[in-house]
Amino acid sequence: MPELPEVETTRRSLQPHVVGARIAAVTVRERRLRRPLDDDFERRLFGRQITALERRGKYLLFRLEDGDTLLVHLGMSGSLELMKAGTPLAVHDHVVLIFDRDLQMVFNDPRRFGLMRLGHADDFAELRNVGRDSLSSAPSVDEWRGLTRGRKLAIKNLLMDQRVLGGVGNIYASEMLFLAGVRPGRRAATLTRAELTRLADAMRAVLERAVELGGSSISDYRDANGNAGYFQIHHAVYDRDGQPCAKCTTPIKRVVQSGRSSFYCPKCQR
DNA sequence: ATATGCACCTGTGTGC
DNA sequence: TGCACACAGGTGCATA
Repeated sequence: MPELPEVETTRRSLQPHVVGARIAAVTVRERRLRRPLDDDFERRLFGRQITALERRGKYLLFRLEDGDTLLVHLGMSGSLELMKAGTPLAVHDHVVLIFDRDLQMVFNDPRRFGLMRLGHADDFAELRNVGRDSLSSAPSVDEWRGLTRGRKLAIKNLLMDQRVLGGVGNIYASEMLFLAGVRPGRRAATLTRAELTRLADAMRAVLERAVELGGSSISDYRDANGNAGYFQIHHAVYDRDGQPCAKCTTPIKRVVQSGRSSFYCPKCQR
């Protein structure tokens, strides 16, 4: 479910409550996530204080006082929610951290594609596959030339390749390509300098606006305090196939690309 | 090296 | 109502 704007919204809503908090209890109800939770997960977290909360692409990093890190990925359907300690748990609430301040943080994930993992500092195999952050260090036009040179894959697939760019997923890839006027199926190497310029601008505009609006709440995404995001109201193409393009009224098309839905305006995007 | 297809899960919506 | 099927914000591995 969550892409960069949703993960960043979760981070911002958690940060003031969890940084400085000490973990007073850990409850695990389901260890089978994307990979099984380590046997010593609870023991290693117990009693530790959170010193910072960072984000890289779609990953959250809870820094602990002694140099360890709790790495969290929300997968397709994961969420982190804060609530009063002792609040009864719901279905798919898999992991609960109770803090020293009448507060608990619950990891809920129906599909269990999410990840929770303890390790030292940034020493995670998962992070080695995450490239530059698409919000805080988006590529310049010249860098885009290098990233696309010789690449035969579709530009949308390149945008979603986390090794190239951390944070862009299926919704925001379609949205930024609409804003840039580029079809999702265009081979990356064929984009002109003008198109790459528009794409670089569109990436910043879409991601910044989405974060301002708290991400996209399509079915049930909420931030850590239970608040919905509002960027879905501004989706120009995502999940709007058949509806008129806001710019030219041509019906939006849906195509399947590498097994994922892509949405675009056949007239505005070339 | 590069690109694609599928598996991993549960829930929801649609059509018969 | 029941059932089958398609599809959903992601990633990793196997295969050409």
